[in-house]
Amino acid sequence: MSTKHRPATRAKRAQAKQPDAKPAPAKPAGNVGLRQVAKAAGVSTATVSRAINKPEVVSQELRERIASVVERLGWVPDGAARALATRRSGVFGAVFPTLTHGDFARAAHAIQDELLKRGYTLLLACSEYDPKQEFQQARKFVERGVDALILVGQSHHADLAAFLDRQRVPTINTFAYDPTAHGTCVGPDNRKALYRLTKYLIEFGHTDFATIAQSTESNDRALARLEGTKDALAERGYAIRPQHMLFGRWSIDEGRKLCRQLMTTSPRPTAIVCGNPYLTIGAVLEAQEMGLRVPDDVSIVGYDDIEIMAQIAPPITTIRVQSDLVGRFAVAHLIARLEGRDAPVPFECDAEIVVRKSAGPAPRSAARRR
Amino acid sequence: MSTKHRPATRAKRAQAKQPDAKPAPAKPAGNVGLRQVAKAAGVSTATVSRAINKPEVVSQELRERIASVVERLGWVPDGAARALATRRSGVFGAVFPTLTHGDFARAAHAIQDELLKRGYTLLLACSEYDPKQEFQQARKFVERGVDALILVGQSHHADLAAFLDRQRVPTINTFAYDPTAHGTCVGPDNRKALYRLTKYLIEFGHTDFATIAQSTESNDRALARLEGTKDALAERGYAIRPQHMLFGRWSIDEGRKLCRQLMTTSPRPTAIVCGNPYLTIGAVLEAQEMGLRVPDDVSIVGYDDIEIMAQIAPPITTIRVQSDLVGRFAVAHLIARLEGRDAPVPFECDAEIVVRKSAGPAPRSAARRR
DNA sequence: TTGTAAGCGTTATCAT
DNA sequence: ATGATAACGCTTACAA
Repeated sequence: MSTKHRPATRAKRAQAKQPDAKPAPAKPAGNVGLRQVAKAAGVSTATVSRAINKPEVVSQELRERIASVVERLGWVPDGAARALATRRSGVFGAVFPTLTHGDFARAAHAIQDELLKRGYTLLLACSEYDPKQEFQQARKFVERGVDALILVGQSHHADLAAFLDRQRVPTINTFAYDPTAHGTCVGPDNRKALYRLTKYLIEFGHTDFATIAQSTESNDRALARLEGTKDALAERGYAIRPQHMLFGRWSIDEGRKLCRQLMTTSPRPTAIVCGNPYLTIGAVLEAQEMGLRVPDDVSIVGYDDIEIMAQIAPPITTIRVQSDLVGRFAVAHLIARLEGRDAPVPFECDAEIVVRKSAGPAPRSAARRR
Repeated sequence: MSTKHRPATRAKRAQAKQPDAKPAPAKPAGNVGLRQVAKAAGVSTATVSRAINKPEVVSQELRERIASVVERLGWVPDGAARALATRRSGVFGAVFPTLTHGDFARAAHAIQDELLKRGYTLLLACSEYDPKQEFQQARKFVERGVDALILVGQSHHADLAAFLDRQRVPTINTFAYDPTAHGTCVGPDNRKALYRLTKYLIEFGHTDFATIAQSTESNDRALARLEGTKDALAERGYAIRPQHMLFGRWSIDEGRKLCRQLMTTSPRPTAIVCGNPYLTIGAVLEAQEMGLRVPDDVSIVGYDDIEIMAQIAPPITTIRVQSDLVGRFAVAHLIARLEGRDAPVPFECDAEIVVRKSAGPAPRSAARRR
């Protein structure tokens, strides 16, 4: 018994294969591993490991010998084993609502880029704006051993925060800045952004406002924006008529339909605030197709600045968020946290009004309210 | 000696902590693991493992008991350990040129979705159209232990194929179908697609062609497309004048500039074939700004169908590739391979000409050639 | 159906 | 600076 259980497990395996004979059984392959490299280089596994991870602590001679063996054998370190031993995977997870919206795609790209620079890798998933999916994917990422997690928005599945907390996974919320939760989120202050944009319109003398917002269901950013608009209006004693408060998803076509719907009510709004670039473009195109001049007859503004916004006629006044910066900040912050450094990162990202030609003074005839 | 090395390493650890005393030292935390669950449930670790992975092989009673303990303890299995033991990570890697182009974003989204359904997760990276970066990222993914890899295009870094082969990582090339390499790639036949589109224009009587292609450097898809156009023309004895063969990246603005450049040459082309939707839109907008009518004065066609293509005036004739299908096929194929099944998957994806209004008969005055 | 314990390929802790 | 070897947390023969 005691003999059976005796020493090195490896020795056993080695002796199982008779010296260079036998059909080499079992498993996938006698793949090269750290051990093979060590043997071939005539050093211990520990030294090989060091040569890889802390070259400066290994003598030049061995370092070179090992490097050449690694090269010759084509050894690729095994991430799973390494993760198991270090309790670090070098992988970040990001759960986005979708990838097909320009801002998220840009942010994902930026995050990936930033991670790469620092030797990390990105696991990516899409929640389809569904908190339950978001939770599941975050969970799955934690199982995969992500070192940190990037989410979108402030409001998540009820159990998510507790779960992440319990599992000690550093997390940051993006695309939404809430001063109340400083340090946990990075992005624009959506409410403030639309508050300011709306004021900009108010100063043009508009009083009849409409919104083609993004659906606010499970989308706290959209909600915050809508509230920014309402707040600015309320400050002046204005409000949006119920029939002028419409919601859409993410398509030009929907923007068109909702705009038409809006412009066939009476009284008509003189200013339309849209929730995303596609709704905005749709609204502009449809208004034009209805024979209305933008901005003479109706002002239309959007959210998010994609190239086409500047290129169509008239170029569209909108809000620009540097979503790639949002991503880069998120990464910088998380990595700093992982490394125990303090995160010297701006958390609130600018949401700048890009003034172009789609918004202007309210039409005379509409100034009846005052 | 023999005593020292004797039995279970775990026993040692267990006895190291005196029975429920001492300040519990070291490491991150006495986190819950399989072992804790097993102990709490009064079963062996093997049984817990089975209860998770092959529930049907565990008695109902234990299964339930274990489930409740897992729940209570909030145990999350450790992916690294599992990967190490099974030699499967449950992770796929995808290296795309970029995420900010609609087609790749759609494909990435679809891939992620498809993987999720089957319990896999996606590692994503962007190569910036640089084969060297692509190679590095693929390499990194292999180190991370991906079970399979999704690449874009057929031509990669010289060493990549050999590397992947050596490491036995199932791989598929996407967005390019080459009948020669059937089974290793999935996507549209770019050459054929543009061959057909060009013929469509030829039938309108055009003889003076121009291209605003995507840069073909490290982009075999763009190259194939350009060649499709050339082939169709050559068949009729036509050719593109050097000054009518322009290259751009991915922006409306660049499309505009190149279009203007094209339309100030003499003779002017009567048909412009563009390499991506943004170049196309730019070309159309600029032509219009120059006072040209599309398609009366000049026909303009594009590649890839994004919503705006159908929404501007005139709606643009283009080629539609269902990039989400490309992604789904890729996943289906790889998973089938992993499971040892044969992949019942169509490899060539349709590249359909979406006929709209931006292409029409060649203007009279231009029919001089015949 | 369940338990025992070897093994997955690294890293990290000690010695030396 | 280098080497032995325990440990990382799970799966999987093999045994019972």
